[in-house]
Amino acid sequence: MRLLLAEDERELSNALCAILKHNNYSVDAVYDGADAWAYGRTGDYDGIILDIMMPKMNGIEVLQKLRAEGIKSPVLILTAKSETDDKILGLDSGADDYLTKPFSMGELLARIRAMTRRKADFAPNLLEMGNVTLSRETFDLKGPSGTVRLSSKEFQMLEMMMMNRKQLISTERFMEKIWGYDSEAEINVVWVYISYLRKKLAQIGADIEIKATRGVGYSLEGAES
Amino acid sequence: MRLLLAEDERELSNALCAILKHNNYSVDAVYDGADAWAYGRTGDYDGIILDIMMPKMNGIEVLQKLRAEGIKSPVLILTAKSETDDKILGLDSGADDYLTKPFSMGELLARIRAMTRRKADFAPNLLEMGNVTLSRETFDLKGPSGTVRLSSKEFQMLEMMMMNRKQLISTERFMEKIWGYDSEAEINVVWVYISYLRKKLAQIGADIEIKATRGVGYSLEGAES
DNA sequence: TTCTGCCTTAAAGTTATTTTTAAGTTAAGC
DNA sequence: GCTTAACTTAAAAATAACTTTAAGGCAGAA
Repeated sequence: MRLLLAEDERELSNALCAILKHNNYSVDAVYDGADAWAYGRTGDYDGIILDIMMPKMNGIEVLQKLRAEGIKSPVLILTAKSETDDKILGLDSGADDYLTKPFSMGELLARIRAMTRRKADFAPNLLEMGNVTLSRETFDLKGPSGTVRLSSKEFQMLEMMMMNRKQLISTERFMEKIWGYDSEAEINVVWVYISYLRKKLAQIGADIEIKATRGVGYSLEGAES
Repeated sequence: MRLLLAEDERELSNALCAILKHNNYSVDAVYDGADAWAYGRTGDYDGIILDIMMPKMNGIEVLQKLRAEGIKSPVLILTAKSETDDKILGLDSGADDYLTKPFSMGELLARIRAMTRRKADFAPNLLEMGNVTLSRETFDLKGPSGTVRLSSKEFQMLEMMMMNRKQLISTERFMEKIWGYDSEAEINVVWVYISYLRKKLAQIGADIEIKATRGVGYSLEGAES
């Protein structure tokens, strides 16, 4: 699940960022409105958290530009107590929810879950392919000869492949979607995880396999379905 | 995928150029605004990367002239930290994205991919001719008696021919488009790949073939369609 | 604290792709 | 018909891409 966090107070941003990552989100943090717009318009996010008061361009403006561009990512607006009128403006501009500072971390997480749920509802929470199933709730990967639990990163990689059956997904795209644009990680973490997943798929007796196409990417192949 | 890189710092330019080529782009490098304008106005590029501070003419000016001329190639602006106000100006002038120096190579590549994606969406992702199909998603070449997966270079060559049906494409044009202007490779790699493709086309039972016209080039011929 | 599991890097091994080499074959011009 | 340049193809050589194992770091759980 990819989130964009646009908040100019560094300290708050860092704290939020850390906690969100702990909760299995991939977070890109930006610190002004112009960056929020530039990142948000890629349409790559499952949720966008926008502070209203920001340098360069304020949150409402960013939101309006995003909606004008046709970006449908759900948006949660953060407002200070004194700017409560902006809430209304924000909701009118196409925000999905708002939160007044100061807020509790628990509340923010709950709102984010609620906001992204609608989208998630469309997706089944049990992915199937061939003779294996992958649960979005428990991260359990089940096959004819057993069940293993995937780690967060393993899950995200396999989920991406199961949702894009037989399509090639490049190493770079995995990095973008799971690790985030500006990750420091070396490209070969992806290779390592592919290796882990293959081992686990073999372990549970899966009839599908991860195929590499050199210089292009990976895809799930095998059983028809 | 053809890119124009306009950046006056030689060292940075060379580094970027090398990495971009590494990622399967054909890159033309120019080192001042006047050249950027001269090359860019041909409209031949799938993406243009413009530094703002350049001799002769600055990036914003180049961008404005290109847009005024009706050139629609997506443009990514590079700015130094101190010129952040130019971001806004750039976006207003019709840039599709911007990036602040210093930036990570991964981020640049991601932005370029996002920027050129929209254009790619217009292209069908299944090319057909005669009794064969070529998938842009999986690089699979399918015919009546089987399916084979093409390598990156094989794919690019066949894609070019399928998009320019029955037109002759010269060896030099293949080299330019796929290997890039200043490739070190000998001209006969093209011949070798033509040979590979013929073998694969035969293998899947294709009713189309690659025909050579001496001194001129190659073209796909066979079934009407 | 110690233990455990996850994430990441490093490094050595393996394999496919890319490029070059080289030994034919074919067509065009004389 | 002879010559030459253009192409074809097979196979060797070079390179880059991927695979896997191992090991260190770090955070949360016990």
